[in-house]
Amino acid sequence: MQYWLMKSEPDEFSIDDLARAQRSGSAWFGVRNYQARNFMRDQMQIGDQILFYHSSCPEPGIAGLAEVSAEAYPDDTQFDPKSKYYDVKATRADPRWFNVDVRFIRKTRLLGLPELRKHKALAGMRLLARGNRLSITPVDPGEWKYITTKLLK
DNA sequence: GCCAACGTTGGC
DNA sequence: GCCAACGTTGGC
Repeated sequence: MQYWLMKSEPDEFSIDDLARAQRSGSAWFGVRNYQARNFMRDQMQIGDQILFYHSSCPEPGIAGLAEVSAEAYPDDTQFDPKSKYYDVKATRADPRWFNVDVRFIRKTRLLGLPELRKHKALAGMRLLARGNRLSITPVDPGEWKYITTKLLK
């Protein structure tokens, strides 16, 4: 079992949207970065735990907890010419993009970036690294424990 | 294979 | 809106 941090713009898809979604989970579609795709396709397993992060918004930070509810399968939006995630080079026979399904666990208080940066135990988080833009990053078990038991109790 | 140009992310 | 950082593209 692994831990992850997944970013979403709340204007696009927030923790509240996830909470309202069907119990089986929501497709994490739209990832168009190879590293993030590979994490989903090659490493994520059902039951993996997720820090749900709100990005590109007035208060960026961790907003809730979620879990992987389906392993990776081809991202439907890559085949849809009307989607902004359409990819001309992707075919059903040879899909380029994949997504997992993610299921709501609970909302948390907003654990903002400035607060995260205050904790030495979290200094190694990929999220906090300079210039990090990856929308999906692995989280250390120790970091997960620190965040969920100490900060989000 | 190099690398400049361009596009995107995302905090501020 | 600005801009730093990074990824992708495409000419050579």
